[in-house]
Amino acid sequence: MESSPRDAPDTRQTILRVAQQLFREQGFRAVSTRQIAAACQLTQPALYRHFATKQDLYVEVLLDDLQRLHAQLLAIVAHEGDVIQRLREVTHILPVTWEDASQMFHDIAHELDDARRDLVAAQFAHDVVAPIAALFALGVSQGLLRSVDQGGLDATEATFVLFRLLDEHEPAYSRHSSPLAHAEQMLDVLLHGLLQPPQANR
Amino acid sequence: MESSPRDAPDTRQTILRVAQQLFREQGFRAVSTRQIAAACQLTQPALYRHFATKQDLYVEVLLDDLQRLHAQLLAIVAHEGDVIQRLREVTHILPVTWEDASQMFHDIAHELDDARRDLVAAQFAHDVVAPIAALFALGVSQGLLRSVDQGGLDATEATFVLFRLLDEHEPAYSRHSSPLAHAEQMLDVLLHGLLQPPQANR
DNA sequence: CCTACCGATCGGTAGG
DNA sequence: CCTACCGATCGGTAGG
Repeated sequence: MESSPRDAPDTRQTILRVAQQLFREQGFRAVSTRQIAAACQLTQPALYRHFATKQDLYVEVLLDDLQRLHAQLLAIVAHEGDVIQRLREVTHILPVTWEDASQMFHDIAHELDDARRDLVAAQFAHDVVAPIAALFALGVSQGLLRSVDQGGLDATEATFVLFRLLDEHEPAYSRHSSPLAHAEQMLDVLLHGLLQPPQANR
Repeated sequence: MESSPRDAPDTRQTILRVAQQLFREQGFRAVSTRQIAAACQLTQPALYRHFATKQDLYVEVLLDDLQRLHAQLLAIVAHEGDVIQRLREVTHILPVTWEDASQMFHDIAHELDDARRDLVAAQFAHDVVAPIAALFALGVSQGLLRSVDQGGLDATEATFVLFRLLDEHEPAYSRHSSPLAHAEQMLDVLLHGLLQPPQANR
């Protein structure tokens, strides 16, 4: 029962997972390095054996999220069939990883220095924006969605609009039945709009 | 040219305006009381002659914004005529006061204690949400907008969706031509949706 | 409205 | 991986 050379290889993984949960719940600034260490049953300086700075730990947490999301999104995009149905699957996936996306965006923009922010933004564009935008572009090419000329949105712009719609902002202001029902409703609004259709025969 | 009894009645107003601008640009936490004081050419403890705590100063800043917005919104709602046109005017007004609404919502939710957050939330509901929701409700009653039964949104829900759409989140991710053009585009999406209309005869 | 200062907390380091 | 500790910054107070 001796400690093998690879006995504590996952101290780093433990820190990563614990920090992931804490940052997700409370945001970058509100979580102190001492808090992370305590939750890992470590002293605070021990963290710095595995991560050079708090920002670096946060970046690794974000990149890990992005990588997972990327894999899920690629699987959805690869499905054969209805573009609308696949967009619906996307709206089911996103809020699971980002229960408070607005907080995460805030932190990336305000708590990371330029270099790290650029790195995360580039990875975000590649891992998350690109696959979803590809779905919107496919919808346009199939004639399902309006093109820019027809009053629609650019595929990338549409992706960002979807993010904004799915963002629950702060629960203090609005109440939703279930996250999944909310996601469905937001996608419906994005697709159909609020205007009454020109004629009412259905 | 002697200092009258009412010579420095606006020290408080100066602090309020300066803090308003700084909080708007950088958020609650990033602006220190020393920074506010310096911008007012005061020492930091002097602030506490006018505001009991930093949170109280922030609350007064927010309430001042809400009061102004309320007056502008009431004027728009009182206009005779097209509901859609009035909604468009609303989208032009909101981003002027809230250049980074997501930051403000974040601060209200995470930097204020329960009592102050509830106070601001209640005032927000009364000053901003209610007038805009009234416009959406009017649109539904005029048959312009879908009712909830017809797949539309509740008026209050629609108001929050409009907020989310107007929110530019972080400029690091998307780029817009002009704020006003962006607001127009977001309202168009909210009204018409992205789906191709059933028949293409125009 | 100032000077001087407090207690707390933070990210990060030294040295072992 | 620990103990001990640093320098900085913060909101807020004492006392005049």
